[in-house]
Amino acid sequence: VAEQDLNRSVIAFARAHRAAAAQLLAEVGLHPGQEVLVLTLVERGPTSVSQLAGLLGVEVPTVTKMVRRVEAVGLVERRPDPADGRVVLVALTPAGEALRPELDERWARLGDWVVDDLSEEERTTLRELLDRAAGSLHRHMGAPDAPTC
Amino acid sequence: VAEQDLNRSVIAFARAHRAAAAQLLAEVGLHPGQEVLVLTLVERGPTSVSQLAGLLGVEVPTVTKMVRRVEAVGLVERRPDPADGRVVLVALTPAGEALRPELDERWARLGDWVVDDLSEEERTTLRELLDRAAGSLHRHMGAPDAPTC
DNA sequence: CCAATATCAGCGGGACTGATATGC
DNA sequence: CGCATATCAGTCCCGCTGATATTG
Repeated sequence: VAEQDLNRSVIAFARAHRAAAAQLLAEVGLHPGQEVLVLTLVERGPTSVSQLAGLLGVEVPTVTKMVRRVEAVGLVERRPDPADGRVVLVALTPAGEALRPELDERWARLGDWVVDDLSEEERTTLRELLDRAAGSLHRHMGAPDAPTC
Repeated sequence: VAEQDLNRSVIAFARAHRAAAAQLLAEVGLHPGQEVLVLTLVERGPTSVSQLAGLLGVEVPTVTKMVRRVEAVGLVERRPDPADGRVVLVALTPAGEALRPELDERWARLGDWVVDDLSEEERTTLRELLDRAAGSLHRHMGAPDAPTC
């Protein structure tokens, strides 16, 4: 096609990013996908399952499963919300907190890998274009789910 | 960090792209990931498993599995390479060929969704940046740390 | 014998839908 | 009561590593 198959570039890039994340995170015992959960908890503190689903952009049962796995590794824990017996708050354990510096370092390294070849200006542009493209994708799907983090 | 967490943008974008692909491809009975296989076969004709692995950027066993699933739907078939008894050629079936127009249309639509908000120039830039970022990611994998073994 | 090509087996995820319990 | 919150169960899928065959 005229655009030289942008989709392929997207897919290749996404796969490379995930593979790189997997490699970096394996050193701290996490699998790709789980780090976002931990980082979200770092930023926001104890958070309910349904809120996490919104923040991560996945369905509630997906979060339940993900939490169970990370819980099995001992990085997060569940606790009932004192204010509402229905909700379960997911929170970092001390071990999860302790992992934070390691995790931050690797997260930053991953970001560096992405932009390694790019100028300052290009880095800004990349981020902007990614966000706008994600936005337009969301618009075209049925999901009007874009909480302002 | 100064970059306002580029990684999250990448992940959100990748997830949105994949979800959009899933939605579009569901209408033709394919799951995301499989369309690339079919499209590759459209472009290159019968291709060996290991070549496909290289083209798709995944490992050989992954291709084997993927082919088996798409084969079960009747879109591709395996046949032995007359020139080399070790290799298995994967080829489109007539049903796979017949799917082509539908698939092309949806593939193009997905691309349109991505760049919907972008100017001509930005579209080119996006593709270029994605490819360069993927390249630098690939470079950084493979030799991350000084091997302690 | 050695190397390349596939496949199989098994693991750890992602993500969804469709039931339930339980609390508001 | 109806509604929200979570979990469970089951079903696809991706992608990897580590064993085998089988062939060149």
